Amino acid sequence: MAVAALEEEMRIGELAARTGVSVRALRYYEEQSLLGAERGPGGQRHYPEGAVGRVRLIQQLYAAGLSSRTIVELLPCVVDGQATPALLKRLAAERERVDQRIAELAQARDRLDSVITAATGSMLTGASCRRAADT
Amino acid sequence: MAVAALEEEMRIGELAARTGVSVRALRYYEEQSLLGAERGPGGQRHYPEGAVGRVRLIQQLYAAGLSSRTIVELLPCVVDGQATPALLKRLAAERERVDQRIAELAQARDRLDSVITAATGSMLTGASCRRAADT
DNA sequence: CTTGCCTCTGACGTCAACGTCAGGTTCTAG
DNA sequence: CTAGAACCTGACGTTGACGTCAGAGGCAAG
Repeated sequence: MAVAALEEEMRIGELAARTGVSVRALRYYEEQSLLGAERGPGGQRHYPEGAVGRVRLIQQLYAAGLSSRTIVELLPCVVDGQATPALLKRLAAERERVDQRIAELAQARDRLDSVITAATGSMLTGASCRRAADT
Repeated sequence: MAVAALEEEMRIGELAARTGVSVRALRYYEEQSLLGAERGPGGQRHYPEGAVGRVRLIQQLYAAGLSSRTIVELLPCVVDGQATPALLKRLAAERERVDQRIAELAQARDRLDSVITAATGSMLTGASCRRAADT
């Protein structure tokens, strides 16, 4: 087994282990041009240390609900700071989308809360309470 | 054309129009047992006024990231207030999930913000700024 | 009665982000 | 040198919430 902690490069399995995403996902990222990789003489992928952060970033953007197509458009901007006004608009738009989504979720959560409260109450009283809140 | 505003019932097209979801989606909801419908003599679906709120509720739960299978399990509880302890646990768990998702999104949004800030700065200075923040 | 819109039931298509399997190659420990 | 782990490239499968199309029937207006 090779020493990994001090190495500069790693193969796909280690990157997967260190990021928590599957090997398949990493290859998919490459296919989508989200993540580059150098190839050894045997055709195997080699990643630098920085790939770990890159993958985490990708994951975060996915978590933000961005599609891979969107991410691939915005990544150069994010990584290199090379932002055109158009890209900045896009970024701001995505940010807005995320904010709206958060608001949506918060509303849904509140709805769940009221449902839980109502249901808990009905259980305690043994009553069959009808609708509690609308919209 | 029939007067609709004062009618008690409506057909699928009107329900779709009033809720903003597609006719196909409404039929899908019925298929998933999320939304009942009475049938006229010609086999057409007729919905009461309350269906509007019901559909909105379903939409909110979808927006909360719940699957239709989950929703169909929880809907009796939500609508009728008939909650078993098991259902309450399920509701609470879903609420937790939503909260976690919100936190995730907030983090992603902050990340986007920092990216935007950095990119804007680099544009203003004309510099090629490298990575600004990690994780 | 007919025209035209609305509705019906299947049933296949879609899209994203991978999972999974097959068949072959490369690397590494012993 | 050799076994076995890790890796490679296709390529098909999966899942959820619908979209879309085809062919047939229902409903109100003129």
